[in-house]
Amino acid sequence: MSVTIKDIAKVANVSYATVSRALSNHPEVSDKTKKRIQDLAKAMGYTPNAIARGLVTKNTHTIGLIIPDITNPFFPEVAQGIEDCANRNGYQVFLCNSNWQLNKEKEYLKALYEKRVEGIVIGPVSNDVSHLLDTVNKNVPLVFAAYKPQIEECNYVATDDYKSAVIAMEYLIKLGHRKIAFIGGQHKVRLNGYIDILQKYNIPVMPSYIKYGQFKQESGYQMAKELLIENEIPTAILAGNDIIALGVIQAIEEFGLSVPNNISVVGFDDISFAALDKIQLTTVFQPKYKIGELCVEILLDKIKNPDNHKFVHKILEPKLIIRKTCKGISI
Amino acid sequence: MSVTIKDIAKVANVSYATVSRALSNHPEVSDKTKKRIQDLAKAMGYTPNAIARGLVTKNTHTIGLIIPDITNPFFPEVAQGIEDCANRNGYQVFLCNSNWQLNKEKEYLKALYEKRVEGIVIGPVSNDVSHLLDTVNKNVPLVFAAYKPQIEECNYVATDDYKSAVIAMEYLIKLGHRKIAFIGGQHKVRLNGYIDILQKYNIPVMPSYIKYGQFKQESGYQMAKELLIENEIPTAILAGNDIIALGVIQAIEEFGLSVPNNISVVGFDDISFAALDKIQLTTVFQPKYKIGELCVEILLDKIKNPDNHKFVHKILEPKLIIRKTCKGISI
DNA sequence: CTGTTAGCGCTTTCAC
DNA sequence: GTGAAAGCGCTAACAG
Repeated sequence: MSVTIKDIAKVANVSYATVSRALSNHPEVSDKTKKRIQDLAKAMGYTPNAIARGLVTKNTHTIGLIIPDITNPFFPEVAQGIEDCANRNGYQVFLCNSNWQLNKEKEYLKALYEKRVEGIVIGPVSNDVSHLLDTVNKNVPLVFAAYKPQIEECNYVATDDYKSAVIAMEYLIKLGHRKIAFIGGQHKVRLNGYIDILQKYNIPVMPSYIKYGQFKQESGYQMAKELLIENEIPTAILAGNDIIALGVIQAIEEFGLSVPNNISVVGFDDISFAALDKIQLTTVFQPKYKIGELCVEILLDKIKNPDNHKFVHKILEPKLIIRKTCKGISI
Repeated sequence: MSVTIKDIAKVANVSYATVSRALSNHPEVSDKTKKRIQDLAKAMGYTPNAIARGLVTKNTHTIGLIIPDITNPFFPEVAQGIEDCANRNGYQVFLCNSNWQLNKEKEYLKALYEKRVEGIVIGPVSNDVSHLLDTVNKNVPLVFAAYKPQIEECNYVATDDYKSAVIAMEYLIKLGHRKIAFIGGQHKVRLNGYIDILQKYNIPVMPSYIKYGQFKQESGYQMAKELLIENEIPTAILAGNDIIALGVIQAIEEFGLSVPNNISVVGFDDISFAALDKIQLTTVFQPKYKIGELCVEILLDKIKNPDNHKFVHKILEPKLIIRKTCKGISI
């Protein structure tokens, strides 16, 4: 089918080992033949077969990335950091989208193993990460991105989610809010911050003010709608992330109320759209691109030093970005 | 390193050919040994090596996808359609982000060839697609996504961009606009629609009302700013896509004008954020997910019938989505 | 400097 | 029903 090293060897009248060496620019081959072979290869339209090469060298120069939602701008930004850093180091990334489905996550993980990627970075779908951890047995390093698992026997790079929630809550409290609801997604770390701050200020934690769905705009919209119908209207809503917040705002306005006049809203992540003039979402920033870069750095280090089994934990600082979806209220 | 078929053979005391057959569920192997081998494989933590398999079978069950901007929600939606359709058919997709850089596009293309993907779908960076076309020689089918190249000797799935522009322009004209500016990105098909409609209605085409930059929010913002400073204020702006439109709106409001009261704006694509209450961007819809699906269908067909060299062209219908960034004006 | 050869892990005839 | 052996395209000793 496609032209191989042997085809070139035949035409050039040399052994195919020589061709191999010439093409990979080995020092121990005369410049003359080197040039001749390389020109010939180009002329014949030769494309090296990474499959065959990978089989013998055992390195594919590929890392796998599994993210749960490609349509949430948060993850593309992380992915961008991952890709850039990987590329800089001669690696390619295999980007997979688990779409918040556990079975897809598992399938992709398996496929990545089978393709012999040299490392994996993953934004997990759920807190059930057991299937991700026996990666250790497979000898391919794995690092969690923007997520801190309950178990410490793994690598992760995450923003301090608890602290993020605390910052956001302290801000709302400082603004005078007491009736604060929480609308979250799959992961629940931020909820702890919410609860703790409520308790710190002796505000009763009302289960009916806590809703859990998905990290989706539509989900935020639905939950906010339910929340508004079923309860006394809160003065503030802490949303699990920015796209949930966007859905929440949508629901609030459809309900005939306004943000921030009737209800303040704060999100998490600081996706690019949050900064839009029309949106001006107050949110807690996560260093998305940086998270991606760090994940790859850790991975590359682990690939280079396979015997170093020390786990790497990186916790990055969140930052409150005050825009226009929150308002102070008089008590 | 990792356990191979031979390791299993040794333990099971059979030839490794038998193991291979048992694992791939061949009919010509006794159910008893089949079960025994399969259990053993699982127990030993065997993961098939897709690299080795690919080398002999010549199929990697992988297709490559190169998109120019992962942070523009348009492309993730296309990617989603591609991924879903590929997955349904037992294919995995290798997603690459060229970041609007031609050299990155070339590099990725090369890497995909080397990895022996069975097909490629690409949203090209520029109108220079020559390097993409000799894919024919490489025997790996390629289809353009959401882009119609000048050359017809290729496969593509695209929305009728010219028509999209015409629809948008007719709408603006109908609203009474005559002073309409255009702010575009890398590709220029939509510009033709803009110009043609202007001429149809005997409106002079003013070069200073036409700006070209990138398909980026920031670019839309900058160009709109320049446009507003340098010219008589237009009553409407046709933006090259939705994220440009978002940047344009930003600039208009910073300039002290309002959308749609002073200036109407229409975009293209209908990204999810365009529908947000706060945004309500009038735009021309493209069937993003559908485009992705169709690309894969074409690809799979070409993979299955490698001798069919007929080129497939699919042009999908755009649709005007009227929201709130346009206003009728009295002439 | 170049050629010969083994072998990566697997599938697939061809025998038995 | 199972084994032996060839070979996918390439790299990497080992010779010469």
